[in-house]
Amino acid sequence: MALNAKQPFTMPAALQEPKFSSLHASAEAMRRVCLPAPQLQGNIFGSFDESLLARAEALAAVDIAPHAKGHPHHHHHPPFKQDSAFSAMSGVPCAAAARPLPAALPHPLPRPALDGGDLLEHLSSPLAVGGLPEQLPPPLLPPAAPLALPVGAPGGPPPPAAPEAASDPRELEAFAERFKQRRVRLGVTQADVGAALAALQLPGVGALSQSTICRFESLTLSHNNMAALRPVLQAWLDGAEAAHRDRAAGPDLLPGAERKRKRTSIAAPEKRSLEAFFALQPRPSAEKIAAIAEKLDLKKNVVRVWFCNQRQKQKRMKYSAVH
DNA sequence: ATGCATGAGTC
DNA sequence: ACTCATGCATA
Repeated sequence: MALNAKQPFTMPAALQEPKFSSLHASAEAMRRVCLPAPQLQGNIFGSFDESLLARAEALAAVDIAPHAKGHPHHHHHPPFKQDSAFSAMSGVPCAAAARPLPAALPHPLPRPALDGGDLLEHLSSPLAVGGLPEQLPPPLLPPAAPLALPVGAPGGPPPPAAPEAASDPRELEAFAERFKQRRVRLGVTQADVGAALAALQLPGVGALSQSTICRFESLTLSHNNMAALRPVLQAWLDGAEAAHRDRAAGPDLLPGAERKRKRTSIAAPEKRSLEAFFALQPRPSAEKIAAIAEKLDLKKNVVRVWFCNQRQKQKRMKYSAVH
């Protein structure tokens, strides 16, 4: 039990500026306010639920018609090493919407980037009235943009001077790339970085997983998450490069081996259906989730979590159009 | 690199 | 019961 004293990573004091914390709070509040109307659907067409399910299933069905014989088997994967040398692999298939700057003002929501684009194209029936839940008008940036962007200094990548620049998506992207590059140069893996973070003993900062480091480098984290992690990773990088110059250090790394959690895998056909449902209704009620779960023969909780993760995916950083 | 999951904080 | 930050397990 003393193997890893993992703390839930509370942001360091320096990062807990009201700016961020209040954003978290208000972001949700605002989202709620902006939401059209939770369940104003099921009344017009009576048994809307079934229509929805049927519709989504139909959509999912046409998708597979061509050749797939209901064989949820996948295979053919390129060999993959977790080593830093292989981190160059960059897929990121899912488009996502970037969050507008949190610092300036509580922006409304990101435009959901459609994952199942094709599916939506078929949706012009009146049944789609429930759609566009998170849709909202692009309010753009605040009229007053006193942002002095000193970052354009000729000579090279300027370190973040103003806090405004710290949360600039472009800055974050640039940093992420530099970070990865330098990390690789140091011959350190993503997992190593995560573990090394604990050794820095920054207040409130424990170790991070390979997953998180990977996601940081590939910008597949929320904007806020990226902004919060940046200073921490910067700190590690500084230390690591310093230690590299006068190589004298050699601490860290204590692996622990304990297995348990099992990861349920949702088969391709079911996944297609879920995606179809999601396109129609990203936020199904508990009842609908139950119905979907039954139709697909999945555990209700699995379906619920799937929808949560799907929504979270949409909110990840990664380029969108606001640049 | 990414899919499914957990847990804290909210509402 | 949701969002958000994270992580284990696995393709």
